[in-house]
Amino acid sequence: MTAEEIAEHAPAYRRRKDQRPDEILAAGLEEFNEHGFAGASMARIAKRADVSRGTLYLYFENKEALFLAVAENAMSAFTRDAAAKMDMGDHSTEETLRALFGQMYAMMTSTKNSALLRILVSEGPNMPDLVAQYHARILSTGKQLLARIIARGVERSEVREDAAGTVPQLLIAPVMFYVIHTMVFGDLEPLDENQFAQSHLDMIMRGIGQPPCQGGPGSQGPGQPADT
Amino acid sequence: MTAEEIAEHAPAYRRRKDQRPDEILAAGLEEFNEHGFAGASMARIAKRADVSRGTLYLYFENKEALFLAVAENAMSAFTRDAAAKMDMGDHSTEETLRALFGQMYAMMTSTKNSALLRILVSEGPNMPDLVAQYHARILSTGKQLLARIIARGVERSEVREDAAGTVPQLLIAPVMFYVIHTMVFGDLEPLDENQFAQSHLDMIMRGIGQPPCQGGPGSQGPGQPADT
DNA sequence: TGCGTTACTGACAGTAGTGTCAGTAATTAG
DNA sequence: CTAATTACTGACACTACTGTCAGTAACGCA
Repeated sequence: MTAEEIAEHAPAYRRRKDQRPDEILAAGLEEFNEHGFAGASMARIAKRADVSRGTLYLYFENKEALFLAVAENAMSAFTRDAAAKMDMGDHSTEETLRALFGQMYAMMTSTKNSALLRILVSEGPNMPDLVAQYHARILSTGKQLLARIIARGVERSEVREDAAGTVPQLLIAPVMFYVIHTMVFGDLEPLDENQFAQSHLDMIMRGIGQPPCQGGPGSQGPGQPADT
Repeated sequence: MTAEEIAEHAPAYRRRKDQRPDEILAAGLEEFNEHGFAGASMARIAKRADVSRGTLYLYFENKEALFLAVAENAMSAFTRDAAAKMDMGDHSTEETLRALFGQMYAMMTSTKNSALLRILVSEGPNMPDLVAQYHARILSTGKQLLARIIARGVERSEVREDAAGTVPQLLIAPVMFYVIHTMVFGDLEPLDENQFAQSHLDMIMRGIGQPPCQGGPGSQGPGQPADT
């Protein structure tokens, strides 16, 4: 069978109207993540999505519309995933935070979400409404969640009363640090995710928890960190 | 005196061979900060530096060379400033850290240094040698400094012994968070620098310091944070 | 199998921006 | 004041990319 005969039976392309948008969005996220908005090339996005340049314009009006759709898609994926997992049952504050931070590290480690963060840092100055969206839908939601956990911890006397004055962002700062560090310096100096997360939780719990000797009934401070 | 007569006596431009490079670098930093490498326009940089487009190419070979010079310049300014201030005299660990963090917040708040950070996040994937430079000259220096402070604190029993196992990056994570948050969300939700820094220090000292009741002689934990 | 619909392609025009260079004018020296 | 030097300018050629659209071929349906 010659190459031409094969070519005759294998169509040059498939019509896949409903898969295209998602594939293009995924390709766009990669491209925008690596090159930023201005540096991204529609030709490369098309190649990544395995379509021709023209096809992009069938599904998105222009480069900016595609970019905004990429960001919107990433944000809604984030909130969907997050909402699915945050049940915050009747566990101790430490367990709740451990679970929460575990989720955060896991989520932010996914390339999709770290790409979203990079895009925000890079394009923020030129896309104020995108920044506002992210702030409203992700940051302030997270901040409220943290505030609720702390308040509940105070009620249960698992958390020092004056911890309510702590800036809640301080609790998740290490997560952002970890993501950015990994994104930028991951090749040069990879951080051990588990060790970092464990240190993070220990520090937080010492920072907001009851002092180990005078306070709560059971035991509050995390004691010695897990060995190694 | 007509406009033409004025024009005749006021030259259209001045020859300022030795000021140009710095002015162009400053203009470039602004531009790259706002638009990233690809999005930056040599025309706008020229306008910002108050020269013609052609002049840029008298002092820098091309856009990439200018970009690298901008980054190099920002990095060496950073290390110069930092080196000048870090004396770490014979103060307590807490005082040393307070001074250190104070410097860090002050330095990173300057647009020049936050711009450097943004550039690194944005262009990192395409400029691995720049990333390596920053890592070697700034990050690992800072990390070593922190490690030394902690080690000294342990010697003086101002710091828990097992704190040596703490990932040192954890201590400065809030600084990076603060910078990025301010850069991206500063308009929407400004953070109070002093309050944030104070909370940061308190959390760190509780995290690595001796427990307040059983441990050190004088007093170690920062006690209650300053009111409000 | 043949026909109509439409998802898809790739060549094209238009544009924005880089890097060049011959010329101009500010400055210095004589 | 004149001449020589050179910092500086702005028009030009070139490139790379965006967005368009007429045509093509894959697929559903008879």
